[in-house]
Amino acid sequence: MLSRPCTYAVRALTYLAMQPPGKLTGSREIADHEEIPNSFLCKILLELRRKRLLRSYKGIGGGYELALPADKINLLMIVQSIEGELAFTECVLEDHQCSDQGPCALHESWSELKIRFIRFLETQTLAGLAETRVQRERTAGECRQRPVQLEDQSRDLSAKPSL
Amino acid sequence: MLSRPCTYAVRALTYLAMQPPGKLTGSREIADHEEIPNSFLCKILLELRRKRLLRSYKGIGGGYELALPADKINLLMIVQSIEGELAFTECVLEDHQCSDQGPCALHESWSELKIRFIRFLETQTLAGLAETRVQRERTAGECRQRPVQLEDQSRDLSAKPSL
DNA sequence: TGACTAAAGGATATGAAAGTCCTTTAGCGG
DNA sequence: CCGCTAAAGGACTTTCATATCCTTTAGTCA
Repeated sequence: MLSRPCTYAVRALTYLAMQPPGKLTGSREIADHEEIPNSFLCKILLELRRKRLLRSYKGIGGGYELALPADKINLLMIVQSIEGELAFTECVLEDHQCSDQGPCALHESWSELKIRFIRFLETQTLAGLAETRVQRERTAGECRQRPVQLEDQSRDLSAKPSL
Repeated sequence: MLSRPCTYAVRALTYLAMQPPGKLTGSREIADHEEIPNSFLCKILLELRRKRLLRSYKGIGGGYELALPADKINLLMIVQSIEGELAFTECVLEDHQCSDQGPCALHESWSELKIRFIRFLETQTLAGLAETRVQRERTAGECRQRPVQLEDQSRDLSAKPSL
């Protein structure tokens, strides 16, 4: 449905949205928790930074943080950051002649569905995703060993560098 | 949205649905009209035959024909013939833990959208697609040179082999 | 300043999807 | 039976998304 880099981006940003405000998080930590290859993740984070969804900081205590409040970032923004603005422009049948003027046989009904999908992506914010995940992991923690993030969160909590 | 083989399958079957009933059409003719690499198309047609959407005939005058009436074949059948029955099972975020029991953060809202998409594919039949295309090409033909298919259709019309 | 850390960036490798090529099989017609 | 045709099938190549590796850049801290 979404490309691999896209889902990585969503997962990474959701993880960032779950961190305490002001905290910086390194790519390594994100990669470990979200099970994303780190070097690949770096390129995705770089792209998200270029699209102004992230800020990054080099050096000791450096890392990434959201450039906007989590409730101001929705999935459509993320997808378009990664896939480009032209995402969702092609039609189902990839008909080369397909446009709103000379559409393929599925054009109208497909367009309606496509718009629904875009609306769906727009309504899903990082804040919402993070909230859902925090709840899920809390209830999961009750019957499992114990959540893993707590350790890492507390370890890095002191690292709060300047801009 | 759909994989390349899938869109080729839909286009090829739609082309077959536009042919006069009982006529056999060779892969070459389909490939030329739909601008699909012929040897690649052959593999797709073979797969569609195995899934009983097509019948094929070898030798002179041979070719392919729909195994069912065009209004009995919908897009979902075609997609699942090519992609397998497991199509549309993964969730948006490809979360490995994602299931109806321990779902990812998007699971519910996504499921609803996915069902809509499947319904959409179910409602679109080859008969409908063919009808739309015939109409489109008729109106397009009025202001262009002339439709190309007529030649090839009349040429092969005599070839009506046995089962 | 020097040692260390983490992001940035380029160059390269891998694997799956897409596409090509060539041979085999089956059916038709003379 | 022979030659033609068209589908079936296997092996191979190409292309692209994904992933890895390694070097460079920029920052912190002592």
